[in-house]
Amino acid sequence: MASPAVTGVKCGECKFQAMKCFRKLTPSEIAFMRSFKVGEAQFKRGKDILREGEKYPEIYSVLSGFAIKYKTLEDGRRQIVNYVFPGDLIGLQGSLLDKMHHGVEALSDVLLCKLSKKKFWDMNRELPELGYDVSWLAAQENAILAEFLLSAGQRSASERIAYLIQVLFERARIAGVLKGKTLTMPVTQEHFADTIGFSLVHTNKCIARLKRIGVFSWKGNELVIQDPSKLQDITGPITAIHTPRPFL
Amino acid sequence: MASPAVTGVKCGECKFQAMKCFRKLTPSEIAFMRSFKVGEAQFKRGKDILREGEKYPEIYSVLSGFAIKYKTLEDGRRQIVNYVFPGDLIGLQGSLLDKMHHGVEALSDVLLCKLSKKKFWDMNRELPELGYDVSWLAAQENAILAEFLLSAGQRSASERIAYLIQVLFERARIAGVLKGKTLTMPVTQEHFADTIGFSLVHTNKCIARLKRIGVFSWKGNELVIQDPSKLQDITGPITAIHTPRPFL
DNA sequence: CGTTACCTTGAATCTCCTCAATACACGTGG
DNA sequence: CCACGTGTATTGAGGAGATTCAAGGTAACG
Repeated sequence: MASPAVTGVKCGECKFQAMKCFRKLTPSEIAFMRSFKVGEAQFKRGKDILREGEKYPEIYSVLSGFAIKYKTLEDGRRQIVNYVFPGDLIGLQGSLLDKMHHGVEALSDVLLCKLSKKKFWDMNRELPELGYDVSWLAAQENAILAEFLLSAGQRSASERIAYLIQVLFERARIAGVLKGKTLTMPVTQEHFADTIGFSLVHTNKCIARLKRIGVFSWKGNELVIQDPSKLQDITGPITAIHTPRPFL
Repeated sequence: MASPAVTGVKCGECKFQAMKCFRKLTPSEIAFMRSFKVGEAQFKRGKDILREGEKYPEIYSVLSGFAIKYKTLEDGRRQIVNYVFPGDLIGLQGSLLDKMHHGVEALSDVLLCKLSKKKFWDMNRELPELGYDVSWLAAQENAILAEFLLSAGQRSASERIAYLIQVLFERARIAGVLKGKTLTMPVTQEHFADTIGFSLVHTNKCIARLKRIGVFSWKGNELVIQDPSKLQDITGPITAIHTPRPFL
């Protein structure tokens, strides 16, 4: 499933460092990041990158591709708890707590940067700023999870769909994977259903209605927001996504 | 609303340090904590301790009392995103991100320990272990939020109630506020409704059914689990709550 | 050209919501 | 002491919204 280094790019040269959505690192931080990286890995679409309940010897940074974080009940019901975009860190929870409490599944083919868990422990001591960044990332994820929970608990099906569309576009924009007004992302309506907490059939009917009234279009893997103001009328603004963010 | 110091207890002598659910602090960490504390504050039941969208000059640790973290939509719909027990830290998000993304409301009268936000910034540098603890706390909250989200997205009303009961008891047990099998906590059925994401009326009917079949009892502020195994049959085990936890 | 994955639609059923009315405990002021 | 308001719990009825089951359609792929 995993394979050896693929890009071999060193951390100071990593394309993410050039992107304005990340905070700039100091030379010593870049040096640390370079020793932090222990290799690369890739996963095919549909494969589990991390499994619920397991421990891993590394933390991973997503170089390219999309993934979902999910939790399941014994009987198979699945809840998607977040989406993973290029530049995101995964597996942090497994380093801080006892194990992973959610799984991570590749939505597309995914290329990962492997980061040493051992080095991770030294980080707070050697570079407190990076240690702070870890807390920042966790707090950011917190804000999104709470907003997802607000959505799941209080909004109707159409509102949840409108909200999800907004989040995906905003995250994609920040990650630099939004081409003009088009988001190309291999999500299915089943993913939507598992995110908003409704059945596939009902999700389909609500999506159809939103498409019909011209809020957004969705053909194949291509999503386009047709009427941003109509979308905001349904959902209200989203506020949980922040930038600039730490590099990691 | 807030008032001057009430207990005046110094941090090395704080009762929480003696509790087994917290990790032990080193002498230098206790010294830091002592300089970290800048006073106390108390809030009456029903008052907002922290307001959604605002910034605060301090972080707070709960010495006694209960509270809820919540988010609201423009039209007033409210989602409780977590419960706050004695020993918990609140306002961390406001220090790490731009502002508070949820409100915190006192469920009972609450006594707080005020911690300097300025000192907080130095923490990673001076005592990396405490910096790590902050990340741990954020990761722990993440795990709970994700489990709440799983519940809200996938479980039926009765399952969500059973889950919530389990979480409240487990949190109370760890916080040391569970007296025998009885949890004394000023929650209403409306709080339950706002947590699980169903209407008050429907929540009431499902609670009534669970009480009738002998799963738990609820009179006034006193909750008792009558049949733990029946409860687990409905929900499955919960896994997101960890101990020992960092002191903070 | 058949298989697979995903999207779409209709019908019957059930869960959950809203509205509305009642009941009870509590504290407050007359 | 009682009358009253307030906050919380309870119950019934009718309707909206969501679920399940089932069938069919389309596009991509070997």
